[in-house]
Amino acid sequence: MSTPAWSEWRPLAGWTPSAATLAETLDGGQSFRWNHAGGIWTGTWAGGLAQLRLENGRLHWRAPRALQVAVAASLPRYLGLDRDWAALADSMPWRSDAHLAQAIAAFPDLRLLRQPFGETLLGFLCSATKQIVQIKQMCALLAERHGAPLLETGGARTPLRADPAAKGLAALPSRRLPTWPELALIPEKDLRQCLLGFRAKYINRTAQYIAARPGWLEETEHLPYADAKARLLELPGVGEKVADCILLFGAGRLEAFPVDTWILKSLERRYGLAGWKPAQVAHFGRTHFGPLAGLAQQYLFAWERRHGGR
DNA sequence: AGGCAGGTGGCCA
DNA sequence: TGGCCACCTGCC
Repeated sequence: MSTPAWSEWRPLAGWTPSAATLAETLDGGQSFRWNHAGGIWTGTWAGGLAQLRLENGRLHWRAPRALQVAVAASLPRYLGLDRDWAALADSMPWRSDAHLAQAIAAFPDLRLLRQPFGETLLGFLCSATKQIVQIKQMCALLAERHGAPLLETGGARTPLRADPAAKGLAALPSRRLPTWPELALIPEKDLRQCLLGFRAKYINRTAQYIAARPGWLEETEHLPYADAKARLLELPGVGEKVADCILLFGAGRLEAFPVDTWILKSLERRYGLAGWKPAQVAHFGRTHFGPLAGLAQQYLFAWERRHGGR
């Protein structure tokens, strides 16, 4: 077992989350590629690998030396440091909405990640009727078995390889998530081996769909919200909820308002929407919370998760 | 030990 | 358009 040579810890300006807000942002269901151990968060996206930690209330980061330059360039955008979140949060209708105000107060400076589009699609294709822990396992297995190495391999410096029999969460990630061209070459039965169950078929067919349409994924990412969503809905395994998650967490579209069981419960309880169907709740959310409905959703989601069952 | 889990697609009236 | 149900299987 070898550990990458890490760069020095460096302060990360522009975001000073509480421990709870940091955890909720990295491991609250937006991304499935972050893990926490000993006060350090380790995460990976595209070809990047980084660690984050809070020290005296300040956020610090480091990366394997071989990836330091690339991570320094991509981390700010990934964490949304290029947006004014204080102004965005202030623009939400919290002044007239005590529930929203309470959720914002509980997770001050919560962020929406700006993840790679294709990886977000993959992660949420895995998410149907699964809990976060299990989705993380699926992603870890997909990466370790089918993804390209994050670091140079060879000789004694071969990166830590997850034990195929292990859970796949404890070890440091050594490989990135497979890309869609790579996924198109993986037989469905091999995908099923990654704990995907019936989701393997969705991923396989989506990969075939994308492979048959060069440029389709890249174009979709940059289309206006409504057009991008309509295109995502063409993919097998992508419905209303998953499409909105992809656009919210993987394309920065803050108007996307995914309605899942948590939001259903939250709005039912807090806004008296008992008996409302998902499509009705989605309409309520978009009209009530406005163009930042997705951000409001994330605060309410975090709040509901913390207080689930009450 | 068995039911449940960040949904979606297909089929029926 | 609306309601039901199968789909996989590891975890709490």
